[in-house]
Amino acid sequence: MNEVDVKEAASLLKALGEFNRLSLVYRLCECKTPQNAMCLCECCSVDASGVSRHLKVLAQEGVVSVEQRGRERTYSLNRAFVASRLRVLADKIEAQKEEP
Amino acid sequence: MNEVDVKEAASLLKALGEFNRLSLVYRLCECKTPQNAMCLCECCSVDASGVSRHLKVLAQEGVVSVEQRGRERTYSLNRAFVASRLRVLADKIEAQKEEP
DNA sequence: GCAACGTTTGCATATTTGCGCAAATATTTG
DNA sequence: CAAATATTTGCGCAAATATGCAAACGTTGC
Repeated sequence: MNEVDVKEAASLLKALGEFNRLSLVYRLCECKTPQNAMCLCECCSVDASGVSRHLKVLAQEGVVSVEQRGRERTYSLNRAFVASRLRVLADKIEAQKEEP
Repeated sequence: MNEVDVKEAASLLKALGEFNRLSLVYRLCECKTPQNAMCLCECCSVDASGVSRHLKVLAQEGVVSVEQRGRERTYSLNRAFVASRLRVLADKIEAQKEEP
């Protein structure tokens, strides 16, 4: 198993594996339209700056996409990307290597 | 979305989202038979005590199972469990809530 | 230009986390 | 029982992380 792959997988999981960040993800999950940070603020017990930082982490990992809209930024969940990454992981973990 | 569910999901992801722990998981993934900690030591750059601690975290999250065998403990990956949890997550994230 | 709004960033802080080492524990084997 | 082997745990430390507050920044609208 490639070390770089493990590092990448780990950093995605780490990004998702923090309570407030995962709350943000789930919150975005329920939204049809992109949301701005103020609105997302409500779902987790962190102030605006904290949300900003969390969203930055999620964006760096490709979990969310950002779009500038006037003076606000709207965030949307990259559903397909995240789901696919998790499924690839699931497949890998489920697979048993054959060694006779 | 239930707060407890989010907490549980986050703690599983956090357990997996650390490089050396994920390395251990991948290592176990390649093994047909349960492995002891000394053997698993080789796959990550941590000493025995570190591996012990990492395996404890993984066991607490149900990622691995432990079995006492004489003076050693053998660890095996709960493939189905982990894969299923990841897929449930993937499904949730992919699903879009309908709100007309 | 200026005030309002949404967001980001610098700073300080508290907490968590990963780590190695050495000692303790448990179990087998001579 | 003593030595060897495998694992866990206490301790201390360094690095990472999450957080709030206040200030800075960028954009809109008067």
